Amino acid sequence: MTTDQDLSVGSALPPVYTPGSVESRLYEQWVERGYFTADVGSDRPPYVIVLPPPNVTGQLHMGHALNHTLMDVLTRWRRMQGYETLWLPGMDHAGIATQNVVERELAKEGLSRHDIGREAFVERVWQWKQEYGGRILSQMRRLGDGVDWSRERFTMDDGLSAAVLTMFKRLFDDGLIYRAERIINWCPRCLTALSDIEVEHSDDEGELVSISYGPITVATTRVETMLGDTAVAVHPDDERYAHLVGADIELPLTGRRIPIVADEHVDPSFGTGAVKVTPAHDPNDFEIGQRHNLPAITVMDERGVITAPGPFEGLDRFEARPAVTAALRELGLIVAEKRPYVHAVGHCSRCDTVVEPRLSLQWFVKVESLAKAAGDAVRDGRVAIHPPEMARNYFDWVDNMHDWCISRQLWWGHRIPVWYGPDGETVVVGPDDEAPSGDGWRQDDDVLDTWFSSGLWPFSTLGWPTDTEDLKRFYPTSVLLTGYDIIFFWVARMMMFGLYAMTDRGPAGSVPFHTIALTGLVRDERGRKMSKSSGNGIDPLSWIETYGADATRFTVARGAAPGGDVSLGDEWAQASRNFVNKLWNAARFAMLNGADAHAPLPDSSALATPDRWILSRLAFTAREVDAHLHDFEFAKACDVLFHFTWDEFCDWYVELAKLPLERGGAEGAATRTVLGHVLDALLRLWHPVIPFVTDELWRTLTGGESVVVAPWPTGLVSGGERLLDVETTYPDDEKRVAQLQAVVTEVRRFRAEQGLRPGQRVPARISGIADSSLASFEDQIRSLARLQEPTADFAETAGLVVGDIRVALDLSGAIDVAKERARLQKALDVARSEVALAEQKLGNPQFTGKAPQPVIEKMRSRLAAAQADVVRLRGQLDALPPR
RNA sequence: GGGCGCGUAGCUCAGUGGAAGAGCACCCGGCUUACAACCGGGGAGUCACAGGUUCGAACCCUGUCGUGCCCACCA
Repeated sequence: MTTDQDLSVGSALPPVYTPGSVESRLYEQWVERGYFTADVGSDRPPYVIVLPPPNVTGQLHMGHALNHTLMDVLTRWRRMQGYETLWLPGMDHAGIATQNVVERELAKEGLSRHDIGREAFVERVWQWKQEYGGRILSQMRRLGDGVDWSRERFTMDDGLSAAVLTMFKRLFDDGLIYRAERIINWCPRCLTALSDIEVEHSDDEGELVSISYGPITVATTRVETMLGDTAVAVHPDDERYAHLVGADIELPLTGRRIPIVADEHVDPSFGTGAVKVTPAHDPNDFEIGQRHNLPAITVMDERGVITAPGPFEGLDRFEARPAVTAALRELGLIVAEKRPYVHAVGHCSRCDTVVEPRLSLQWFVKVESLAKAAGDAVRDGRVAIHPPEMARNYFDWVDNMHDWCISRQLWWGHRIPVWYGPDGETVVVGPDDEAPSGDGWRQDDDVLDTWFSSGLWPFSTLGWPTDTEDLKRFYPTSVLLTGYDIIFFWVARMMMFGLYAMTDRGPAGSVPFHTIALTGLVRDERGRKMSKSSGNGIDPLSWIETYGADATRFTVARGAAPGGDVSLGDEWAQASRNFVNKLWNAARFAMLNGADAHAPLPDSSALATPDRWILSRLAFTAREVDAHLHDFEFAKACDVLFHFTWDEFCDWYVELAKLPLERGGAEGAATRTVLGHVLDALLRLWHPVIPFVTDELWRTLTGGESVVVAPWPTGLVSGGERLLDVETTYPDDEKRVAQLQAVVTEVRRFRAEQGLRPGQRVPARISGIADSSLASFEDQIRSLARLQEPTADFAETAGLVVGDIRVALDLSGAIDVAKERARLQKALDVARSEVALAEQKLGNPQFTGKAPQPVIEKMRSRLAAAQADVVRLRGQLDALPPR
């Protein structure tokens, strides 16, 4: 009954898989059927991942493709295992980035944001978001992201804005938010404060200039700041200058007199050992100024233009630098010629402008207690970091964190909820409070750092501060998966905020996630960091177009070791595409031959050796895949599946199946059933990585609803049939098949070397198959090695021996004796040196005395095998016709 | 300046104490009715270098060289 019906199932599949015709149809179906919508009322254990919200301005790049694929693998895997799975998507409003985009648009119309005013500008940004924002969301659909679209959030939507206000007020009331005049990192182009991590340091070439301040000489790379000097500092123990401490000297070009002070901060061994002190323009100097009660004189405005009265007023900082130097030189005060000096210079991470330290009034989060809690949660194991080595980076940062400057002089973002009254009152307005009104009241102009709202993401997206059902059920989240480059920006902030906001959940329940899984960066085929600026970026969308979403996903997942960087090139994607097609065709073969996934699997005693072998290998593979996914070893999970699929299932099992399928009967029926069951399980195992092709095939094979909601073959947590017997393996059958493989390979090798056409059937006599359970073993060898039954006039011209099995071949004509002799001789040499090595080892009392027993056993059998090889090869050589 | 990591086949990387591996690329032969996006066969490496520990080292230790990344308020 293999039957037209069965044939029609397989013949519905074309010989080449075309992703384009499958992907969008399936994705829409998955969403419509609600597979990705989490049920807050189910009694399954929860498995939750919040998507690191991409910027609203963003487009899907390879880094997203990598992380999204891995998150999708995890959530699909867990869903199949029986977890109530929630993967929550959303976007970040991305303060500076988005504001810049809209400002550029305005600029095309010849306008600046100041021309249209704050309200109109913010309105513009919302419009922009409406029209162009979130392109990445449709791109995520293309990739196959199984996110819960019904729970999509945006950091600026009403709920999340209320969360921001609540958090701000709570921190403020607890004294953890304060406003102060401090030196902060200032971008003179973006015209806003930046937090420490928004500053990127690079080694830039500058000039170190030594200036004589009368009795004492100082050195600086930022000459123009001397206009704001209010002291010179030396080390208290520096004898060279002890007599000068307390003295007043004249500051050149200004006519001001400034003191010489002693301060521990100064390194006497650097330069002249004397430091000019500019409290308004340098963080160290600011602190020295605090300690010595020095005035802070601001000499530059927010654009980096000199404001100090005098000849330099109005000059840009970089024009002022040579100008001031020239003026000093004219006075003969440049004592040492300026010399090139490479030093670290801070740049704005957004626009690369050189950051200017600037004294200004800003809002800060007092991080000490928050950071300590964030560190402790990892230290005491409530939150695990994968890979563990990365934890060190995390500790280094949270343990040495400075207070976090959270105010930004932007318009796009959460406006700081603080109102100032006419008499200097300060009122913080929570989400449910009335804002003060009346004359003289006005709200703070600044907005909050984007990372303030993203720090709330794991709970604000679930409804916090309202204690919603979602929040109760899905917090803490299970895994946070993101690139290691974002630990400080985001991960540490979520830790601090989560632990603080959710304290009432107790120590274990307050963490934002149980596990942090860090991924690497995406690199090109030569290991260089993939980026727009180096022009080596690969657009994942173009891969999806060319090779399909599955191939794209497999390519990135296959490269993903925990925390390891991923190298990608087109050849990788091509290979993946080829693999997907291979799987497609293996399934097509099975279906064309009536593979049956429904019939009960026959009792193992009724199965043939190849059947038991493939079931054994499948069970092993499934266990490995499970274990690797547990460890976030995506590359290894892909690898074992890949090898099982191609090397074992396709190259051997499918080939071995052809014979019984052809013969039909009970033998054929059993094979069809095993084929169906193995393929079924294989498609399920592959589904998390390559969801589209597996669903298409699985539905055709089983007639089931969708593999998305099919049970995982192993490790189920609740419900569903256990598909795979992972406990039972068949070691004897594994040995037998290994033997068969060795024989077949040896015959093929011989044939290739002798230049026989692959199609040519060679008469062969096979002997030495001892095992009676392998009734068809001989036929299988003949089938796979393209041999035929011995003819009546069979005359052996070559004999191959593998283990106990001997294959005599009649090439009905001379074989290339010289070639064969050379080959045998070479093999004999190898075997002899093998024997020598093993004998030497075993003859060494040190070895036999100290090496563990299994190693010695292994060496013994190695020796025995090599000795047997020598005997056999000598026999074969002797049997060759004389020259 | 501090910290972390890496150097294994032409390329990208597994392997972390007991016979050097995979994918891609390469060479030879094939349209063997699932798949030429395929099949069969093959070559390929002083495991960066130098010492040390060990019966035994790609693996552990020390040093050197090369290379990548992160952190950093020495003017």
